Amino acid sequence: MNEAEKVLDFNLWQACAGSMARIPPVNSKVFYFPQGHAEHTLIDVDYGVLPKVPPVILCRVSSVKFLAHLQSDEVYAKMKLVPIRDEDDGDDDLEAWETNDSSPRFSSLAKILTQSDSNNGGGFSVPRYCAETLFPPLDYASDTPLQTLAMKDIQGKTWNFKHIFRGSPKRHLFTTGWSVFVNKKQLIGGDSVVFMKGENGDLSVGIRRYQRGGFGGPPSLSRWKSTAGKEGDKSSSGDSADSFMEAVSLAAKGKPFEVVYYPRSGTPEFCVKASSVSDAMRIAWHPGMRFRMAFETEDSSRISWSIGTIAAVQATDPAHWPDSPWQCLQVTWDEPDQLQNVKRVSPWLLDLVSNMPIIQIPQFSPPRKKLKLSHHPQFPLDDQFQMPFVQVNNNSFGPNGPLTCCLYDNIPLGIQIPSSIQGARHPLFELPFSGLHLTNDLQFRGFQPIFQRLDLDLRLDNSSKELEKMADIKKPSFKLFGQQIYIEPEIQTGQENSQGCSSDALSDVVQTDKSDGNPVETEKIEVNQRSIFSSGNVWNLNFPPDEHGDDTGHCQAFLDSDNVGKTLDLSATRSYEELHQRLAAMFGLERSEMLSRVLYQDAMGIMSETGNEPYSEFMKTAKRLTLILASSS
Amino acid sequence: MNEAEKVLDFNLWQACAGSMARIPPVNSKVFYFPQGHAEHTLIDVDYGVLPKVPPVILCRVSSVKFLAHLQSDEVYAKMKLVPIRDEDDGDDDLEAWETNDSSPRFSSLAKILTQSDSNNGGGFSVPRYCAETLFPPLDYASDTPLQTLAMKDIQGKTWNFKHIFRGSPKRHLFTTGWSVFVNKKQLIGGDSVVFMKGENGDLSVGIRRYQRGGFGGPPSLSRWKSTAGKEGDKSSSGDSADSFMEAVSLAAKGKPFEVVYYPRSGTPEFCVKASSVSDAMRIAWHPGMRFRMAFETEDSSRISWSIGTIAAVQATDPAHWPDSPWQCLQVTWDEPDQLQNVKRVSPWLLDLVSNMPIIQIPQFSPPRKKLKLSHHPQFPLDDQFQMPFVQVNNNSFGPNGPLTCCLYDNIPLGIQIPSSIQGARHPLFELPFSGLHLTNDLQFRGFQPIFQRLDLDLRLDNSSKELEKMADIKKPSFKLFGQQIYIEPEIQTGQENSQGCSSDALSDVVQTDKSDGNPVETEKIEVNQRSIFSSGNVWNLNFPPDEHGDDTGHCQAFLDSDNVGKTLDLSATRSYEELHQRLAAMFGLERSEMLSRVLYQDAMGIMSETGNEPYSEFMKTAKRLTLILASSS
DNA sequence: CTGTAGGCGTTAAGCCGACAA
DNA sequence: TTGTCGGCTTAACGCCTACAG
Repeated sequence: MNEAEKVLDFNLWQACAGSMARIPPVNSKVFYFPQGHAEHTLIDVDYGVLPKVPPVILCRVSSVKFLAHLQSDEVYAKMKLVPIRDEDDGDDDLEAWETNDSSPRFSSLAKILTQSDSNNGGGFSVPRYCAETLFPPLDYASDTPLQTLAMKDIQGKTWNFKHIFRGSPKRHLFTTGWSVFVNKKQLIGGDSVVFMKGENGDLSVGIRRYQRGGFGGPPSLSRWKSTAGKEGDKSSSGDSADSFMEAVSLAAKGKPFEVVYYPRSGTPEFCVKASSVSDAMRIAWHPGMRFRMAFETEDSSRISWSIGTIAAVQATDPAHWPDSPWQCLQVTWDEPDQLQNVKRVSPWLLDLVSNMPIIQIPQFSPPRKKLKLSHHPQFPLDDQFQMPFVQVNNNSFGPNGPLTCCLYDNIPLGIQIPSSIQGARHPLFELPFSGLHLTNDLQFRGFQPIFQRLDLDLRLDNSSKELEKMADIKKPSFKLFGQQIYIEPEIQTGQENSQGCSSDALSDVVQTDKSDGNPVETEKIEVNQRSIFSSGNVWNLNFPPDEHGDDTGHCQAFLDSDNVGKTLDLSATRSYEELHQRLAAMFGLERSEMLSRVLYQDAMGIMSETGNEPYSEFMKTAKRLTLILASSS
Repeated sequence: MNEAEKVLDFNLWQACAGSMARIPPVNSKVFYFPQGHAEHTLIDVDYGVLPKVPPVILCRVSSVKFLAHLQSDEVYAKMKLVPIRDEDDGDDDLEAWETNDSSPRFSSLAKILTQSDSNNGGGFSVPRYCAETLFPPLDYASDTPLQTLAMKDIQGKTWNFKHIFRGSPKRHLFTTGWSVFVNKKQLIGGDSVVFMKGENGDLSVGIRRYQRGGFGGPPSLSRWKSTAGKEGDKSSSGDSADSFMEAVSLAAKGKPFEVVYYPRSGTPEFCVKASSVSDAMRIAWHPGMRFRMAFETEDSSRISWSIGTIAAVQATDPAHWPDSPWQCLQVTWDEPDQLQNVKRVSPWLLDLVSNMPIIQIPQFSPPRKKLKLSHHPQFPLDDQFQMPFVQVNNNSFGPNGPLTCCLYDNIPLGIQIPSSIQGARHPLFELPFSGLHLTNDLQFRGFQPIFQRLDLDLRLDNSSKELEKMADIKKPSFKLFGQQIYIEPEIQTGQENSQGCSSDALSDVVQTDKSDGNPVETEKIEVNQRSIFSSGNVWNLNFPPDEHGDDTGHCQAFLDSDNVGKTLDLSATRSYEELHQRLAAMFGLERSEMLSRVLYQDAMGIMSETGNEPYSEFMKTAKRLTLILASSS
């Protein structure tokens, strides 16, 4: 795999990789996570020989190759990364990300192979839509419409399939040629084929191997390494271990290194767009937060979103990677069927759901006296944390209300959560996946202490086991601490939600703190916190007046019927024109659609229409944008 | 291939590797040749990044694993080598070599697959001998004798073959089970199967892939790496390149390193028993020398010997590996059909043939004034070399005489070859492949200047191209420099030849120096040397009286009807008993056979019988031993 | 003794519509 | 609309003998 690295047709590569795959463009900045790299390679890291290396390393991508495994056709990307210092930035080539994101998807269709497709008979049932949209038209006048389709696989090899339309009822079938393809590619039921029509009409065929472990499982490559031989699995992991060690060793020295990523491995990307990580780490992640996360549907045909709740924030492997944000969020999912075995995620994969209350973490302040934490003396914090205020929408137990409830969480903590929720230095909610300009005040060294603080807040949380048990309990209700809790998984998304955000009746607030019922175990100064957060439109109420903050201009942008916002730095834009341009890129819209209407709210929640005042004024005032699409206006 | 390195049944491994494969035993000393390693890996070495490394590195073998390629079953050995200094010797474990050499070969038989065996019909014609000696006896009373044979391949997988004896004429056949084996192993006509019966009677089956390039060609592994993919060749060579670079880099630093050797690759071993190399490098290799070399017959069934003549002595790749003895000998073969494309060999692969004259190279003497050699100023030699004396057996042109002629060679040289042929410090003929005690005075640093001197003598020889052309010319005669030369390829070997070695009529000596006929081109002080060496028994005549040398006790031992000698250090042996033991080991004989008769000659050629004088006296006197076998005495 | 050709029976590959989810 | 089933056709596989080198 060294020299013969012929860069492949990117479109087919992307079609095989799936729409979730986001390979960073050349010259972009990414954070490299050695821990994620190790997980991806499925090796047991020998920490005895692993050089000391930080858990995240800011890098610039110096080259990307889109490749496919010679034996299995499995797609992967090989990236060269150059560690850089914060100062050594130079603007991230955001355009590249944007175009990468919104690159014209060539028409491609995938089908999961059935037993009949892959086992015997040598035939393949072509989905009608596939035959009619991708393949050249058949002569339906004929008794048995017939054609031979030639398509190239990702290695460039051509395969011929006899395509016939017959039977009663009539259907599209591949006959001759199909079984040789299945045999040569060693396809089994559950694997997918991807047909793609290129710009010039040429057809391609790609394959996606069935992922046994599901999301989070091992790459199906293991199916491959062991062909004909017996115990080849380890051989590949040996090589991977070597390349991993090499990468980390070089990264530790600040030298350029190379990584390989199989987008269909099921393990999350370990080279993540730097701004996504930065943005995500500006958020004070906290148990109880509600979020949504994108994932690929089982048939890989589209992206779906799953709603979940943060159960705990804790470094995955504190022994080896203390303070690593990598998959630091333990989560539970509203729908336990999906993502069942995804217990932990990384913050930058999540979108916070807007209709929920705010939990504010107080501003970092210099230590006054040392906190007695025997095993974590490196965190000299003794702020007096108090219980956060807690809100519950009073109709959260109703069957179809617009609210979602979730619960929390006793935090055995030598700390009280403060009631002062004002004066947070950073915006409280910064949403990832935005194509934002990097704010240089929040690079790695910047957010590290923030994260450490969060870590301190939450790593002592012992309730996560309870929460995991909880996740196994079926809807619609379960008991926790003897109290029956109902979960309503549906979230109402709709125009009334976003459009009426300033005028809807405010959610009622119900104090459900249970500390009055259960005596607090004061010996450990333990705070038994259990909260039910409502999803009412409390956003406006608690919007922090941060005109005096150093990040004036940061703003949440919401798209019409969506309740997920993206963060926007208005000070990085100098005119309404530029703003429209950026918003169009962020939401993948035509710029002309921007012209329709952009509403905004100020810190008090008062809504205005854009364009009525100078941009400079608007920039300071606007705290929340809502894009009303032309079609819905 | 990293962890799952299950060490395999050595006997089957050896059976697959063939009898030529000589893997050094653990703890033995070898010379490692990076150049040979590179050739073996079939890569183009990037000399830009290759660290500076000597062409030969003395190492101790710290581990050996006998392995088989998981996909192809191709056998290979993985060796860990530790570079050592000359001083750091400690005796080579010669016993290990001996036992390795003379390890009891388990009964194994190979057959090259015919088209019928491998293509259609799914049957296999079992050679009768194979069926009768290896397989359990059939019930020949039955109408159709039948049995099912289970045998394990080198990976340990069991294969069943229905063995039937039928047809008219009756023959042994494999029917059921054979075609699945052929298909799974992807055998084609020309490949071989090896059947082996172990000590306990268990059967094994191994395979040897057909070697397209023949001797010196690429390993058939390439057939394997490219399955399912398209251009996998390079991928494997990429890996090889990496492992080669890693090995050389470590070796250059004197650190332990690892090499992989495929004995059936067709490329010569690049980890060679140290004493073989040392012994070979004590010989003043010179054009015109006659030798024999062992090679495997085309069907790999046995070892054959091919006779050849040294055409030139010249480093293979002076630019990158100056002074490397690796394949420094350009050779021509008496029988052009065999080993056609073997143009170069390494000295340690050759056995000098005894019945030929001696060309002596003068002793190295300190430089008196610098030689003007613009491109090789590092060789400060200006000895006045004179033309060597040249002998020709006068009946060398006859059709059936016991002599072989060969020719030489104009040496464009600013040097004359000296006539003084006495006083060479080292024995003139030391033959490799002997199981001798290592003489520590001739380690790498020792023989390096010797080789440089040879290199100087001969690297300026421009006639090699002529000689290569010559090799293409068919027998029985050809022209060179306008003179018709006849070649008689047959060498008579037989009892009369060896037994009568001391009493045969001495060969006539004919001076064929042509310098009198052709004016020497004095501007370049070019010596136009053409010599025809006879193969008469001149050995005795020219035997060097080296009692005054520092290597008293070195002796040539000849086996009865063989005209190839092995070198023996009599001083390493303390009694006739020990001598017999060593001789038995050297020639692979029973010790009882030694008792029959061992004759010896002293420096004057006078022959005596052993045992008539004290061993200490014999040790000093004997210069040539002849073993008369019991059967022929 | 053994390689190849060709006969012939058996197996399984591969194409088909019927049927039903 | 499309997955699976069973029937049917046909090509490949595989066992065999005859013959010849």
